[in-house]
This record gives sequence, C-alpha cells and structure tokens, in this order.
Amino acid sequence: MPDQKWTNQDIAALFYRIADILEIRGEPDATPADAKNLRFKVMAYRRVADAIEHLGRDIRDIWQGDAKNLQTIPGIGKEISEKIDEILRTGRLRYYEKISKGIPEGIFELLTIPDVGPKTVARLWQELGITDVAKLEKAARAGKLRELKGFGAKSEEKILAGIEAQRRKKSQTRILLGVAYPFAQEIVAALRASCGDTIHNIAPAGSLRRMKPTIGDLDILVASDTPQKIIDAFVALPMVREINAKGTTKASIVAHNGLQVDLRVLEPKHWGSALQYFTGSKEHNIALRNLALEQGLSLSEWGFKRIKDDVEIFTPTEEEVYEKLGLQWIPPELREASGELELARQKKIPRLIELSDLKGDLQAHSTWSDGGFTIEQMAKAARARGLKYLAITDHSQGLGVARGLTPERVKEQWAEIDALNKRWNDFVILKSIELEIRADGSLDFPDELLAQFDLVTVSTHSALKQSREKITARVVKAMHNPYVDIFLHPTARLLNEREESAIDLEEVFRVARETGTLLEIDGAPERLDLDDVRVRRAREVGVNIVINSDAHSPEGFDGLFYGVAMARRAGLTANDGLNTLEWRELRAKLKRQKRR
DNA sequence: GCCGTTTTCGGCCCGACTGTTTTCAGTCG
Repeated sequence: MPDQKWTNQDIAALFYRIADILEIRGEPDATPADAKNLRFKVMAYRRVADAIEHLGRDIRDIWQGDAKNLQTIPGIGKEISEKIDEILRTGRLRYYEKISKGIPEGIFELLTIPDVGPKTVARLWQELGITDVAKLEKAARAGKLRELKGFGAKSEEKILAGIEAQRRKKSQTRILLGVAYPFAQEIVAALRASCGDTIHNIAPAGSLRRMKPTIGDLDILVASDTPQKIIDAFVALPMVREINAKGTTKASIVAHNGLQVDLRVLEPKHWGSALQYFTGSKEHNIALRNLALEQGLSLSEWGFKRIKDDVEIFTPTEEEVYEKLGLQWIPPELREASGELELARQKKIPRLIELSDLKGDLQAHSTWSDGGFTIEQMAKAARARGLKYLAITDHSQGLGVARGLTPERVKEQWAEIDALNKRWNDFVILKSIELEIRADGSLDFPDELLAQFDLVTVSTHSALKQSREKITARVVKAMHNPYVDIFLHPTARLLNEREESAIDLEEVFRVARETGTLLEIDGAPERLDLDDVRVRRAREVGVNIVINSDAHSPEGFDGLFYGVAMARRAGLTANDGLNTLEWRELRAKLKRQKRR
C-alpha cells in the first residue's frame, strides 16, 4: 500500500484485507464476547470497503480533516471513521499493523480459490503450515489434506479443481457489456425458437440485467412447467462449447466466446421472486430482505414467508415483490444499494432516461479520420435510428495515429457537410471536431478556427500517465477555453486494457460547472466513460451531461444504448441528458453561445 | 463494528449444495 497518497481504492482494499484477517484469525486480544460478534464485525468492514470503493468522489472531500464528517457515509461509525482519519493523517493504520503481524502474504491468495474460505485457510495454515497456493497444491497432490479432520479424498480433488479454475479465471478478463448483451439476446431468441410454447417467461438476470460495464458470467432465467425440455434445448444450442453441469432445473455451459452461461428453470409462480433474487445486486437483496424482516416476512428466491405462521406468499411478477414491501418497482440499473430503496419507499423513483429520448449524437467519426465509413453513410445510419442531428467529430492533427485533420482539411470537410445538409430537412450534420488536448494543455487549433465550428469537443489520448496534478491542470486549462463545449471520455479508460488516468474528477466537475463545459458519457462498450458512479456525482455538483456513441461505423451507434444504460445506472432522467433536446435548444446552452 | 417510527442494547439475509457428517460446518451466490 502506498502511504503518501491513499486513494479510495487503497483504503477499500485495506478494509477488505482487515475483514479477511479477522475471518481467518480473529483479533489477537479478543474476549469471548468479541469473538461471538466477529462475523458481524467482518461484515461491517466489508460493507465499509464496498461503500468507499463506490463512493464516486475522493473520500478526502468528505473528510475535510474531521473524522466526524466521515460518519455521514452509511456504514461508517465512530471506530472506522477514526481509522480512516488516522490513515489520511498519518499514512498508516496501527490497528492493521497489529492484526496483520505474522500473517504470511500468500494466505490471501488461498482465499480466492473457489470452495476455499477463511475457516479452511486457517486450518491449512495452522495445522499443516500451508501458506501459499503452491504449497497447497503440493499437499493436495500428496494426499496430505485428508489427514485433517473433516477432509477426505473428495476435498482434495475439489481443492485441486479449484486451483485449476482460479488459474483459468485469472487469465481471462471480464467480458464487455457490449459483447455480453447481444449474446444474451441471441441465447434468449434461440431458446424461444426451440421451445417457445413451453416458456412462460425468459430473461437474462444478474449484472447483465443491471447493465454493469463488464460481466463475469451470464445468468438466464426461464419460467416453465417443463424444465427438462428447456435444459435439453439449452445444452444443445450451437453456441455451446462445453457443458459444465446439467441437472433437472439447472445447467451451466461455456460458450464458444468463453462466456460461462448458467440457466435456471423454475415454476411460473416463483418468477417474480426469482427474477428479483437473481438480478441482485447482493447488497440490494440484503437490504430488501432486511426490509421484509421488519414487516414480519422472510424473503427468498422462492417467495415470501410470513414468519409467525410460515404461510408462503408467491409473487409471479417482480413488481409484486416490491409492492408487497411497500416499494415502488426499482429498475434493475439502480439496484446497487446506493439509496434506491429509500427513494422507492417514498415513491420517488423517477422515469429514467431511455434510448428513445435521445435526439442527437455528439460524437462520431468518419473516413476523414479514423472512422471506417463516409459522413454520408454515418448520417444515414444515425437518421435511420431516429436521430435528428449528428456531430461529426473527426480527430484533429495532434492525434497523428488517427490521421487527424489539419485546418485546411477541416475546411474541405465543411464543404462536404454543407452539401449533405441540403439533402434533409429533418436531420442536420453538425460541424465538429475531437480536439486533442496536448500534454501542456494547449489545443491543436487557434480560437479563430474553433469559433467557426458548430461545437468543439476535446479529449486526451496521449501522456495519460501524467501525474494527477499535471493531467488535471492540462484539462482544466482546455475547459477554460470559451470555444470548448464538451470534454469527452474524461478518464480515458479502456476496459480490460487501460486504467483510468489519475485525473482529479472532483476538480474537473467543479470547473465544468463554473465554465459551462459539458461532460460526456462515451457509450462505446470499451469505454463507458464517465461511468455511472461518476455521472451521479457530476449531477450532484451541477454538471451537464451528454450521452454519445463515439461511433466509428453504423453499428457503433449501439453505443448510445450502452451510454444511456450508464445514465440510467446513475439515476438520470430525460431532463438530465442535454442531447435529449432539439439541436436549437441544445445550441442555446452551449458555452460559446454565452459569449457576446 | 454499525444501527435504531418496536432505539443506546441486541440484534445483524436466505437457501442450496457439498462432504463429511450421525446433526452439521463451510462456502457460495
């Protein structure tokens, strides 16, 4: 852990680790009463770690030098607020140093093996001296594990299989929503085609239904009275590479694209509770079950049970699950335990933004730079999708790799756009540019040229390893330019490939609001930048957001759908995305219009 | 360690599965 500059992620990782240590070994000087409460203490640390991880803003901004401020974060009380305070002040945590003393580092990797949990790790370590994965594998192969009470030959096999599975998993990255989503639709369509008449209901659940940027594995749920028929059809689908498990109500396969797909078939009367349960998130479900308990009900994937008399109450639709608890139905994208239950209780869940609310797209590329299609082809595709305007934002010369435009070529491109714009009276192509912010914060084009565009967007593609101070100052400088309307894909992350830059988003949000610069949700599946947590925070600060596709081809306009998904996860309504406006309304809100 | 329109103590999500059990502990999602 770095001790000069702790990020939210560092602090979250430390608290996760504390939870692991407590689970494996407990506290050195715990009383019997402490020991009894240990598992709840572990839960408390994990909850806090999760909260900090998904805070969406630097925890220092909340802290501001006072531990008490931290207690406004749900899950953080006196003890943990003081620990965070100590970390931020001194760069260390004495409590952690105390409890981690003598723990071999390799222990923590053991925990990541499937079917190996804290109790097993503790016994392996204390009774057999196993402190890392290599030693565990050796011991399992040598048949040493069965010497432990409660372990047999099967346990050894299971652990060896777990080590294998972990290796495989490590080498594969999480799959992009933009890949998983269409694939899930494909499976659903194939199942409908082969046994449609016996399917009451079918839907992907899990993180895909919540539209998380990346997906671990796919969960598909089917309500049917003939489960075996569905299972048989499922494992026989053409996209199946191998079958991991096949039972009477459940099957698990690996598809040709490497994605694991789990299918569950259940009776229609359980559909609502099951869909709710398998959609998650885990934290949302826990909160929901707690709420049920307060009302004398026990909730599971099978439905409700009245605690006083064990009477079962089934919920065939998901709406009924929420209704039973006095809640408004919550769109899956919001189910991350970030305040949605309270909103639902007050019936204040808004109508979230939808793809059809978008009237235009403000980032797309053509053959003039790195796109694969002409402006005409892109415009036609955008219009066919019901859009009324499209900004062509080819790259400026600073980005050499993308054959960036020079001022001369910009003028030629404008002539082509002018000609095309005569063709439609219900659609307009906007003259724009994706201007590179150079490493020193200067821009590729002079202001006189920038003034002549319909709108100007800026972004960073190079020198992304700059320090937090440098890259933030560079972007802030660009945002102060009166002709810079939008800052694109602010963190510059590429999922599975490139981490976010070190940019200080809190500062970017502040300057964006102050200067009237818009920030983007780039909907390209490999970007999804800003992400939902940041968008939520940007809206809190009062920053205006646009949702763009970053399309380089007609199919690329799918990015609008994924961008909208991030906006929905952030709780945005149609009023919160500026490109839900007609172009003339949007134009009036651009920074450049505010100049004399 | 946190938390409270059943508050400052006594709770803290639920069920399935597995392997080793003779009644259950551990792990997972």
